[in-house]
Amino acid sequence: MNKPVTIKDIAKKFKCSPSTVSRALNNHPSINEDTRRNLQEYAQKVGYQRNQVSLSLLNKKTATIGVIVPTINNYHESAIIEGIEAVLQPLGFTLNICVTNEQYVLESEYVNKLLSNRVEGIFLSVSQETYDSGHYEHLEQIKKRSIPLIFIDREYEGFATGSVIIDDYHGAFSAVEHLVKMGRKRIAHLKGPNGMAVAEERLRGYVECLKKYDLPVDEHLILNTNFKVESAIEPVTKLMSLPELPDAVFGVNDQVAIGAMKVIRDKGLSIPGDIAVAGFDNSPISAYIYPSLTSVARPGRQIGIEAAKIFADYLQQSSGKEFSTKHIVLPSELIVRESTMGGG
Amino acid sequence: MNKPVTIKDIAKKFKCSPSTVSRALNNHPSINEDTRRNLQEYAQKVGYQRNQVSLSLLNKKTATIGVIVPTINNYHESAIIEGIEAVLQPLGFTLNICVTNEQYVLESEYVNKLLSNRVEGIFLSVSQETYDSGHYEHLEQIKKRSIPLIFIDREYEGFATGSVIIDDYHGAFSAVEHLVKMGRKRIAHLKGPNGMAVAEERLRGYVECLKKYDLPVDEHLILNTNFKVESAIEPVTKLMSLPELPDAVFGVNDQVAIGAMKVIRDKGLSIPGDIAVAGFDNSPISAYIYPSLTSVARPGRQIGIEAAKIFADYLQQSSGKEFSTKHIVLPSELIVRESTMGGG
DNA sequence: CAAAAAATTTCAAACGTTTGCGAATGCTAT
DNA sequence: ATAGCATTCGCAAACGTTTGAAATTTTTTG
Repeated sequence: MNKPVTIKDIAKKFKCSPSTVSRALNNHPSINEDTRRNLQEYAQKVGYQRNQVSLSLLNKKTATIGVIVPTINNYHESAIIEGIEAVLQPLGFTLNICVTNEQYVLESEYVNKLLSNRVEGIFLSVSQETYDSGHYEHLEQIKKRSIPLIFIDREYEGFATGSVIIDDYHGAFSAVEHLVKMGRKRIAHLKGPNGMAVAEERLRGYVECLKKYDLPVDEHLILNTNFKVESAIEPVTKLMSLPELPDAVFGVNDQVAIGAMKVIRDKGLSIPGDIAVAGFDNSPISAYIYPSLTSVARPGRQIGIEAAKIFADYLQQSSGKEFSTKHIVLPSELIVRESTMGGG
Repeated sequence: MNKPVTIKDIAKKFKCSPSTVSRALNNHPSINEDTRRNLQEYAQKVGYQRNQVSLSLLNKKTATIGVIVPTINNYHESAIIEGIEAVLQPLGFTLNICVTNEQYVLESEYVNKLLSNRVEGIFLSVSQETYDSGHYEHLEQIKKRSIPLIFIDREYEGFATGSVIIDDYHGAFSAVEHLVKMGRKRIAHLKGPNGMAVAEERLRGYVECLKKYDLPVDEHLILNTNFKVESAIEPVTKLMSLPELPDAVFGVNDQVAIGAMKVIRDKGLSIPGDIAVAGFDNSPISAYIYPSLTSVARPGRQIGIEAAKIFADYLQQSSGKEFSTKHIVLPSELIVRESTMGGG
């Protein structure tokens, strides 16, 4: 690694002080026009790049924000990150992205590392294990330092800070209601992991909708998955061997819905003829697979944008105020496609 | 933002010097057992967190590496990032992820920012616009500073540095060869953007395979896409209106293959009965859609791992050596599924 | 008890940059 | 000639931490 050229190096070369060089490069008015031009030209020539690290130390500002997510391996998460980038990149911020893989220890370690790196804000989508463990000391650390913390997608409700989530409850409700209105009476649900807010909310939407239409809530029709396509295979296979088959399946996301579709087809049943299927996420391919998948649209990019805006607004006022505890709930919209069309 | 407690603060409290505090917290042997314990307990109590920024300045090491990718919005890219994380996170490195959205200006800006932030290495997947423009000054900057640069997935061939890519040529070749052996004679190709190495290599594999089997290379059967599922719709629609239909379609990735499948189905044609379809990426859902999609597996995570290993090895030796120019080409493997099975 | 040895602590410099304040220089007006 | 002013530049401190060497204190030894 070649030593980067510093302001001191330039100063030595020109037999002037570092202050002069610094001022010249920053177009400070009290610098002679000639010396300014000379210094700037030389700096350009030798490829001088200001050392942001030293500046960060001096100004106590790093222009860096941390983003902690359970995974980036699917459309929704990466859309969120893109949204954050879209807002914060023009403001000069750099994103420090950490993937917890749903592990509490990693989440905790990352929080420490980010605080140690003096990030100016943290966007966090709480990991599965953290929900399970109920440990939130790492979040207290963030609060203690009063660094802006914004929950994205998955929040910890006992914590007063900003958050941007979507309306999982109504999204799920509308999907199930649609199935009911299409004449479905035995609607199964492939739910997400226990304790996770998004999963629980969707389950609640499912249950409440069934109740509203006086349909029984059958425990045998509610099965666990972990959001991944593979995790749907075994539970749906079990579902398909019940004495009385369901006539619809509502998946906690598109992945498990697609997994369900495969099992159903392999059983020789038709979609939506025998069994209707609906998902959640409206991932790009959902419109293109066969049959195209009815799904609840989840504006990932918008989540990222709104979250970043909360942060940007906070910076703007910068009057030493407390950080916002604004909760934004974005609407989710049902997109009806072939997989649920036509009578049951 | 609360001022973080510093070593000086602690020193003042204990009426000792900062050096003592520093040594105590780092378990330096020449510190009295009692004072060490006291200081550590106090530091713990007040939530002291060492300021990495100042350390970075002092040691000229940031333990940060930059990752510049055109997009993170699909399975392959995010798999690469996960691979890099998997290797570098345990080594204490932080990832600085930048999304160029295929734009040259952003790529260039990001390089500058990363250099300014004194990252210790840069992983780069060259953007589309950069290929088009042929501008590589920003890469020269990296070289000048002799910061390890590793191309992932998309390389700039005129540049002597490490790279990890997959064998796009043979991957495409094997997919087309498979189609030929299944009796297909008019095989269309949905290619990627011009000038992009991965796209060109796959096109080359397609062309060379046709030549090997004495099949004509028909310009009308080679159509442009931009990797996205939507971008396949119009070209394939055009394809379906040719006087003589193709009997197979090979997509530059799974997305466009899935787009093609939709158009073909909408035309009332069967897959693979009338037209076989193959893709590239082996994305997770390819096994679960209907019909399941034949695809060339592309080990994204492995790319990330190998790239990170090149970097880690370089650190290891650290003998001021030149950075590796090792080129790793990972094999790609054809996964045959329903969409190409059975005679044409 | 004095001197030597060991243990513990402090000093000072360094990393690269910015910035308020004072100093030096040149110029103008009296 | 000289006071006054404007222009241009340098000094020194600061950000938080580490570390070799020096200084101090404590312990050991003869």
